[in-house]
Amino acid sequence: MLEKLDTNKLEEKYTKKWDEEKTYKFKNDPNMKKYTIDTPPPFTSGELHMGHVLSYSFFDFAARYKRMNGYDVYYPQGWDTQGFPTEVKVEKKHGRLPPAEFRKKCVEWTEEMIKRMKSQMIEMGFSPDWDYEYKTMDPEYHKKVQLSLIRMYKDKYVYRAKHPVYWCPRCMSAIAKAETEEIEKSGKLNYIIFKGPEGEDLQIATTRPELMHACVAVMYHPEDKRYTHLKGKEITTALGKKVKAIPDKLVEKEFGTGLLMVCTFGDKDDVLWTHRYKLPIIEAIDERGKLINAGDLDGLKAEEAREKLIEKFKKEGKLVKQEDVKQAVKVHDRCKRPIELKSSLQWFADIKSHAKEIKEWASEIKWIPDFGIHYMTDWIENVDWDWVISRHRVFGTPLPFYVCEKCGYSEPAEESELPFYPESAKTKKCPKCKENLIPEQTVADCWVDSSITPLIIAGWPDENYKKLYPSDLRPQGVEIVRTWAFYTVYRSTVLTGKPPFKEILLNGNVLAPDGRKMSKSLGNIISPSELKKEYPVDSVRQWAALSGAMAKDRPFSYEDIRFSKSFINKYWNASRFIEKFLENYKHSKPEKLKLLDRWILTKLNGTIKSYTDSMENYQFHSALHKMHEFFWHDLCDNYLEYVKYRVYNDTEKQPALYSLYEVLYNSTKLLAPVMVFTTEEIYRELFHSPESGSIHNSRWPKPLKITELSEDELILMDEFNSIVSSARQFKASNRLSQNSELSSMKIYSEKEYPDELIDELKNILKVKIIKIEKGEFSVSMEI
RNA sequence: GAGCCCGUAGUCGAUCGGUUAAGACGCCUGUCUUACACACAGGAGAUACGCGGUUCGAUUCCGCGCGGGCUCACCA
Repeated sequence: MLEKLDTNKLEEKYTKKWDEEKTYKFKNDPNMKKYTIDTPPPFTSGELHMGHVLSYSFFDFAARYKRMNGYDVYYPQGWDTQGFPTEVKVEKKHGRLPPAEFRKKCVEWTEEMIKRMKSQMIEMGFSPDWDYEYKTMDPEYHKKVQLSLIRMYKDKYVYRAKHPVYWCPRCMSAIAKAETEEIEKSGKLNYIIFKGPEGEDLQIATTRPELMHACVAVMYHPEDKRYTHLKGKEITTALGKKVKAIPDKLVEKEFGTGLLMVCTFGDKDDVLWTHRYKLPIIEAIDERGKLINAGDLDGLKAEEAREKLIEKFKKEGKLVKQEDVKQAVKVHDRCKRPIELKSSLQWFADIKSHAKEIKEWASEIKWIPDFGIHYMTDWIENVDWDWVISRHRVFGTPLPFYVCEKCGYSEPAEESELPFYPESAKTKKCPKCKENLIPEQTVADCWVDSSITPLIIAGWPDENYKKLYPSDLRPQGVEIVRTWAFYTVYRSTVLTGKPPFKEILLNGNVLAPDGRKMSKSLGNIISPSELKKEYPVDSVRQWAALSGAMAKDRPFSYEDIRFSKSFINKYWNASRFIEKFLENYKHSKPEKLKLLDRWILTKLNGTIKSYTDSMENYQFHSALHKMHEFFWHDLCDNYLEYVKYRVYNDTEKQPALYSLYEVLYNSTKLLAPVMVFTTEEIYRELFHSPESGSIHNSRWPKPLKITELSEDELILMDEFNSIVSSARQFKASNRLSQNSELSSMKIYSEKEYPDELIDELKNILKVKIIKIEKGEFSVSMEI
């Protein structure tokens, strides 16, 4: 017997049971068709947020749906563990430690975070097979990442070179373009006097005067009449240095004075011009962001130097004016500090010369929604440089190479040396200059780790990996298309010759209810654990399904989650009601179904069809909508009321019970992927048979083999329903209870009413006499 | 500046050319009618951002404008 609904109890009970019964086990059965999900390994922050819940719910729905459709679902869960934020946390707690010890502390800390997140995932009813859990910090994982890099090195995808890179002075590491963010900052545009060839004043405009010591040219637009006479002439900077004036179309005439200074590493254009015009390279800033080659300004931070210099120019009368400007400053996405461009010896992965192929590989994948691919192609088209894969950090996968510091020679570690750790690496001689080779000290960008997840989960490099590769589904957030999706498509295809997944499902961010980003500073964060205190997990999961707008940010909606909770209640109570009558019921198809029975079963069939269709296309939102409509309104508001007189009074009870059974049984199954706990309880309590086990391993419903209502009959039923509605309305407006009797009813209709339906109306509405006449549809009645 | 999404009742959102434009939340009026008051029965509330065009017919397709969002590039 179903008891009063206690969702907490159900959640506890079944979480345990599913674990014991290994309900979500990947069978690895060669005879079964496979469905592989390349799940996102979350960064191990220790806290599951609403974005996780949304995204993870989506593929949990898919996994459960596929399982019920007879697939052997391979749904592993991994953890993206290494990286800067962990180092910061551990450093805060333990201070600076020698690398090996520090790494150990990072691992300990991460294990703790994983424990927390894992239990939150289990609470949410997610159904991975935990036997296939992976962590990017495991030596086994390191080994595979390193192997992938060695292979890419041998195939000339990975190389070491000196090249300008984005550099974070705070983190003292190179970072990739994808890790940069822009924030708007207000700054000053300074107009400073340089001297022309005749000693005349020339004003340049700059926001970064502190880089002037590295000024190597002055630029203007080739059609700017004010300056064309300067072509090739020597200009003297405010610091007294002589540089050439060069025209270039990239210069904006309208900005500032139309004249600017080039400082090698000021910004991307500076780097471009330096290369284009083969200008001398002057390092202006060191890895800590402090000035070098700047005489008495050496060692100062950029901001300090800027102030000093402006002061100096003011005194000398070389500062004409300062204008307030809004500028976009590139910052490191993890630490939010402004970044610099720096020429540096780093490891790169060649993406620039493969942009076209990567685009083709991406187009072989089905993007859901289809416009999602734009995020990727737009990004590829704007790639300027190759991907910097080396990071000057500790908690990461060591790059498996040896380098000669003297001549620049490099070679990969042997495959037998893997996993490779620099502190335990071999001693080797440089074959070129006989110096000692030193093991590479940098680690890989975290995206190097995570960009081979489809290979890792499939068991690569073991040849058997082909059985599980490519993955069927890659679910992920739209904000990491340019990183995770991009790098995965690139690396995995390079390594295997095949794009890494067949379909990619994109989800957006969860915003605060007010439409703004959730953030600590705004205090508008909604956490899953808080939500869970007030709402059943099944309603949180329904919220996720209802937020289904793919690849779009959506505010969190309390309305949706409250509605979901009400629906669970409705579903539960309807089940209890039906259970009462099924007590001594033997399930078998009656010879004759009544019209109303066929009506609800026809509706059921329609729901099964459209629900299945929506699930096939990951349209959880519309699937659930149709279900709500059917279950709440067709079933509860109408059909249940229609059959009450039959089940209470034992008149033509069997067909009604048969219909109720089928409707509830099949609805329960349809709802199972989303409402995992409540459906399990109802399934086991009402429909369980020993061999069937969990609903989550039961078969997905198919439309029943019944004589469905014809189009005409369905239209007739619509009219029937509106007659009922009129009667209810009539009773309500006459302050009568709904089960009060009516003496007579007159219906005008263009349709033929079978006697059966007239009798139904009499019984359902308690009307003594009903008259039907031909005419435009209308209903009238008397008390 | 470029590309992409989008603009439907107070709010959120269906309707992928065709009768009176779903549904939810909120609001109003009744009802504790033996599953459910987290409910039921009803009600009010939308000239579908604007203007053109295609069409027998447009909320739905196209163009322009206005207004939002996202991504990228943003200028020293």
